[in-house]
Amino acid sequence: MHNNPPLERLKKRSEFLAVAKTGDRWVTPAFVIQVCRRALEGSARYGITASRKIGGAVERNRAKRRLRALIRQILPLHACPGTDYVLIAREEILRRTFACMAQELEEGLLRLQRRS
RNA sequence: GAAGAUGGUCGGAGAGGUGCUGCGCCUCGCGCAGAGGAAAGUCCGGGCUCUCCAAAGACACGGUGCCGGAUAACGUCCGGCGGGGGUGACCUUAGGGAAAGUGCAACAGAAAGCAAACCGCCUGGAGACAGGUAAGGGUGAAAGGGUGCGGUAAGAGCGCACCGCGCCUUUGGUAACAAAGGUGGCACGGCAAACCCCACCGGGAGCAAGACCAAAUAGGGAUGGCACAUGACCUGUCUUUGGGUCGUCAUCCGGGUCGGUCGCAUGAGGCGUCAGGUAACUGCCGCCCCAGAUGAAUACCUCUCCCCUGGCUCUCCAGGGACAGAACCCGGCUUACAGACCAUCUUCUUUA
RNA sequence: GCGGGUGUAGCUCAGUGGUAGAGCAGUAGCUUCCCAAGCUUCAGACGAGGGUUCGAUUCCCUUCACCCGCU
Repeated sequence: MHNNPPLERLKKRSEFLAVAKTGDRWVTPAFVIQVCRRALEGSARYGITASRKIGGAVERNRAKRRLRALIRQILPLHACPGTDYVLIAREEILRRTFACMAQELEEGLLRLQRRS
């Protein structure tokens, strides 16, 4: 297991675009993971996207909250230092069970790590 | 018991674990608080801030429009009046002005606004036609009062009764208006969510308003030192000659970007008793402090109960929990909404 | 958060209160050996709800969707 790097957040649109353009991705029914190695050292960063495709303000906020809960549980165990993670919500995120999504996130992170 | 009408309340409840945001401290770990009735749409009205402008008024433009009241204000609310609907409880209503002016009314119809006369009716006449008339027919959304009796050549408010309408007076009412009496003898048709007239209201923008702090880089200004050699530009009429600017270094100043702080939650605040008022609402007193994020917190998981749907419907199992998420703050309006509850009232039926 | 605008046929647009129109596209027919072009014919629409009016695409209110601007 890694030593846990400190977690920061992505905030600017340009940072999201950089991850989407240069990064690797993994798709599950509930969300999409995008990963981009920024540097060898330093803190890991994460960002969350929930577009209007999900629904209104209530549904989008709920999707973001569920993604944040997942990240708090899973990401510190598998994050690499100097790496940016972006999670994009899909419509299934409002119906899928939490345990199921946690397993999918873990599997996706491991596969992306192995790929790079 | 059934069918309704109106007003109001709620908008799943509880426990445990792990987290997020703010506040408070015995200051690094605890405690407390943490979405709504619409937080929504942004359709109105305010507070607050900047800006324009002597004040005020006029014009333009926009809005409102029965009467009285409530309110900080409103296009909101309350009470009443008039019109329309319903057996009723009750609902609904942009409801000022058409003898200030302009305009519109397709098609049909003789005629759509100065009234006139197509088929008719009556009189005269052999007839053509002339005169009288508007009862009847037909068109239209709308045709110059309606019904009845009298009257007449036929008819006609021509006369009368009732109704409608206009005007006048009286009474009631703060008023809108209503009632009664008299009078006129039917004129003054409709549309102002057509232009318009009248009365009243409104300067504009909006917390991403606005204020403050302020890094790196670039550039600006001031002062002083150095260089004042060549050159360029500006200026004084040409030349001579003179003045200023363009360089570099140091210090200081102001503007300002990223970023940060304030604005920012004690307020036309909420709850309760009492009093005034039909009510909207207001007043006295007491108690309470009740979200404050900024790529934007208010969550995730588990269990019990409640409700709904489906399944061998006793147990039990599975799925689900309306509309919807604060962003400066209030008062309204409008729109969305599973379901539950309370109060008052109406009509019908049954029983006593 | 705030301000502004637009919804008419499958597409692009006209239409200031009484008939909903034009071009392209579509259907059917004629023409041609066949296709294209041409000619003739037909069908198809006022974003939704309410109000004013005799009558609404048009006037008024509410609502929905889309677009643009400030930041």
